This record gives sequence, C-alpha cells and structure tokens, in this order.
Amino acid sequence: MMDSLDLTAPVDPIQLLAQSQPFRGLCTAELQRVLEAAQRRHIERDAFFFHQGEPALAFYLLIRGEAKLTQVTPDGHQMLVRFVAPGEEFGGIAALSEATYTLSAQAVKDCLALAWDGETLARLMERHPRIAFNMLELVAGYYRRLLDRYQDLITKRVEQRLAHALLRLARQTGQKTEGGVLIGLPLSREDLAEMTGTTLYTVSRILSGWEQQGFVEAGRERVLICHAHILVAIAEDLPPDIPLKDF
Amino acid sequence: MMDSLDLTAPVDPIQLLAQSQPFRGLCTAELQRVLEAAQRRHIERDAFFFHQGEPALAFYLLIRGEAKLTQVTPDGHQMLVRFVAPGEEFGGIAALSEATYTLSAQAVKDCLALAWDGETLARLMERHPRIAFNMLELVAGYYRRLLDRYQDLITKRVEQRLAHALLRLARQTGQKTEGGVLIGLPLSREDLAEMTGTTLYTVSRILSGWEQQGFVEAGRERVLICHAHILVAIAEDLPPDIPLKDF
DNA sequence: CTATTCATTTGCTCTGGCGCAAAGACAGAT
DNA sequence: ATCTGTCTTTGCGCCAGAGCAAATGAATAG
Repeated sequence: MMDSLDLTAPVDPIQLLAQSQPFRGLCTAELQRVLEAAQRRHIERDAFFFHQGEPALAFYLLIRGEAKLTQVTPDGHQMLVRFVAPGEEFGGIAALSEATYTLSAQAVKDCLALAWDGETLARLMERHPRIAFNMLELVAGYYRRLLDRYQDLITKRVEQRLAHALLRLARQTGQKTEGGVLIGLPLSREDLAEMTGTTLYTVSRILSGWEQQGFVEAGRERVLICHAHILVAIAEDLPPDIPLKDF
Repeated sequence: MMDSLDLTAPVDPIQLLAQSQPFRGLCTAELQRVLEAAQRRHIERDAFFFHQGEPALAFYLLIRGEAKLTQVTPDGHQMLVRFVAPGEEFGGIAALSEATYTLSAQAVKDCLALAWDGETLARLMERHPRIAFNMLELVAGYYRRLLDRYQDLITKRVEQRLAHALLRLARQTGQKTEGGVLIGLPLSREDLAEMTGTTLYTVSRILSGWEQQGFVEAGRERVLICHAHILVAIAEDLPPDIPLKDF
C-alpha cells in the first residue's frame, strides 16, 4: 500500500499550534511550553488512535493526515460523528471529564498527531485560562453543529442530508481538479450512510441517480463533485434549477 | 389562570448557586459576588425569556419554575431541544460566543431566574477560572446527551424514543402519586413529538396504545406513567416482559 | 495473469410512520 | 350554561426508505 501522505514535508509545529482552535491566542513562548508538554504519535492508515470504551488518557491535535470519529450503538449500528482535519482537536471532551472514550478515532490516512494526557491538559488550562476559553468555544461549536445535523435528521430527506454531507466534506477536504471538486479522502458509501443516518443501499441509489444526471462522478471510495451549485439546490430543497439535460 | 408556582416559598439563592452546575465549587464569598452581579427576572407562564434570532444579551440560571428551549427550522418545523429545571443554566452558549440566540426560551410555568449579561459572565469567568471549567463540563455534557439523542434518532423506532423521552422527563420533573409517576409540567402531544422527532399523530397513537394496555394514563397536556419498568423495556426494545393482560 | 477480497449496484418486497381530514373532548371565558 | 379555542383521537391512503439477495466491478496479493 502506498503512503497516502508525504511525511517528509516540513511543518512548523509552533505555526500549526498557533492556528489551531485550542491554542490560538497564546504567545510563542507559551506555545513552546505547550509543545514541550506534548508527545508525538504516528498512526498508520486504518489503525486506531483509541477505541470507544478505553480509558480516556489523551487529548489529540492532528498535525497531518485525516482521522474519523465513530461510535457504535449497543445494537451494533455504527455512526460516523465527524472527520478530523489537520489542526483540529479530538478526544478532548473525554480526556477532560470522562473516564472512557465515548467514541473511536481511526486514521483514514497515515497520521501524525500531538498528544497530551488529561492531567497535563488540565494543568495547561489552569496556567493559561485562554486555553480553557478556547476549549469552551470549541465544544460550543461542536454542539451547535450537532444540533444542526439533528435538525436535518428530523426535517430533511436523505437526499438533502447526503448533499449537505458531501458539501461539508468538499469544504473541509476538497481538492480542485479539472472535473470539479474531489473529496480528499477515501470515502465509502457506507461512510456516507453512517454520516447521514441511512443505509449504504440508499446512498448508492442516490449517487447513481446524480451520476446519471452528471452532478457527480462516483468511484470506489471516491466522490467527485462536478456541479456543487446543484448539490446546494438539492440540499436546500429548491426547485431543481436548470436541469442539465436541457442543454 | 392560576399561579402554577408558589412564589412566596423561601429559597436561599446562595444555596442554589452553590449547587448549580455553573457555579459549583466556589466559596460563599465568591458566590456572593456572583449573585450581586446578577439581575432577577420574572417571566410568566407561556411568556418568553428570549426568542431565537434576538441578540444574545444574557445568560440565565433558573431559580424556580420550568422553561423549554425550542428551535424552529427554516421550513417551519419546530423542535424542542430541552426542558430547563431549577438550578439549570440556559442561554449561556449563545451569550458567550454568538451574536444571537440560536433558540427560544419559553416559560412553561411561572419562572424566576437570575441573569448575567455576556460581558459580566466573561469577567466572572476570568476572575474565577473555575466557572469557565464548569461551563466547559456543562457544554460537554450537553454535547454528549445530544449525541445520544442523535443516535436514538438513527437507530431507534419512534416508540422507543418516546419511551425514552418520557422516562427522562419523569426523572427530571416526575412527582410520585398513587397511580405512578406524574410528569410535572404541561406536556402536549405536540411537545412530545417535537422532542422525539415525529408527529403529534404518531405520539397520540402510541400513547393510546399504551393507555389501553395500562402502562400509562394520558390526559390533556398530562402524562402519568403507571409502569415505568415496562417503558424501560420498550425503550431498550426488550421482549415485552410479562404483558399485563395475563393477570 | 488469476484469485481473492471487498465495495458497489440494483431488483424486489415490505412497512413504519407521515399527514390529511374530520370528529370528539376538555378547559377557561363570558 | 354555553361558547370558543385548543388539544386530542382515529380512519385512511400513501410513500420514502429499509433490508435481503445476488450480480457486477475494482483493487491487491501471489
């Protein structure tokens, strides 16, 4: 298997910390100290940072790669809570206040992350109240976005939710190519189903339909969005714009 | 209309602050200062503390009464996010980081609350980092509970979600009576529908069914849970226990 | 190059629950 | 006591989407 990530590319960790949500607003000296308290962790594609149910030891900041957070229900259903991009935090809520992780974190590309254990994080927060404030805003943001998705689940049809999910992913990891915007991570129909609260069958059917109309191009664990504006229209349940077949 | 709450009952505000989630762990002198920074607000039944979309001026702590937080979607659907019991906080997330409230807060009984404006709260948090920490835990808790409900919405049938919602309400506001546990606030079929992501029709049908089997007793804006253990079984989708008709 | 594995597609069936419509029940106001 | 507005019930038709099964297609290992 090929390395899906160039680990030799230079990254200034201080730079990344300064722009990260949890540590923004700290001065360079403070960032330096935060960095010194961190451990580096390298996780290969498909391996896990941690599993749901394990003791919540660490709080992570992703440096490079891409991870996904999933949760399995008692009855075996799996749901995909969110993808983690470089510069983003994960595991924090659990490490701060809970005994165990409530979800699992899996690398979908080779990953490099910084990790702090719960006590260290608590100590840092005590010394730098700004971090606590940042975390508060962060979690509040998670809450708000989750509430939006909750609302979508109640009010919108699967088709709309799927369009929404793809647009979110495009914004987060999209890469501009000739044909449109390519989702920048391996993404199965099942993943999309778990993100939108449906089944892989329904996702497959909808994508097939869109592909026939030329809105997207779907391959094995790959989605290319050709006409984002049409997906926006679908997501908002607007009149179907100008159908392409009219041209 | 009768006063649904005895406003003359004595309540020690310091006592209540000390036990509240946002201010727990502060010493009496600190609580005193927090209390002095607060404004009292009295809101009558069915009136609003604030409406979704208004500038987020204040953070509230409910002293007496009961409130509900609702959000309307762009397409007119309404959803009930949570009920607020005495000692609980609401409006905080918005007052801290957003420009406007993302939901509405309405009194379902006559209410008395303490209010702090956003700047005051920020100042208090700066002076007492413990408050920031408490708020972080608080929001993390909201997040976790919302994630649970999100999961329920994906994996569970309406019947199960409804059972869950009733049990939660019973725990939060239930009053023991001869016949069982009575939900302690006016609760319409529509409210229940908005809590569980369904329609008032479906709620009505399910409650009728349960009532015929003797699990609950349902009236106008009133629900009495006669056999909580059966609702637990329904919520968890267990085999239907020993049906009552066998007796 | 072939075998194996895993993702995907698609036909088919079945049902939970939506939502209209219309009637019934209750509480408060005059 | 009656009226009025609001909440609730229930019959009925309908459909989005679940889920099984079986076929097809694409990547990887040997």
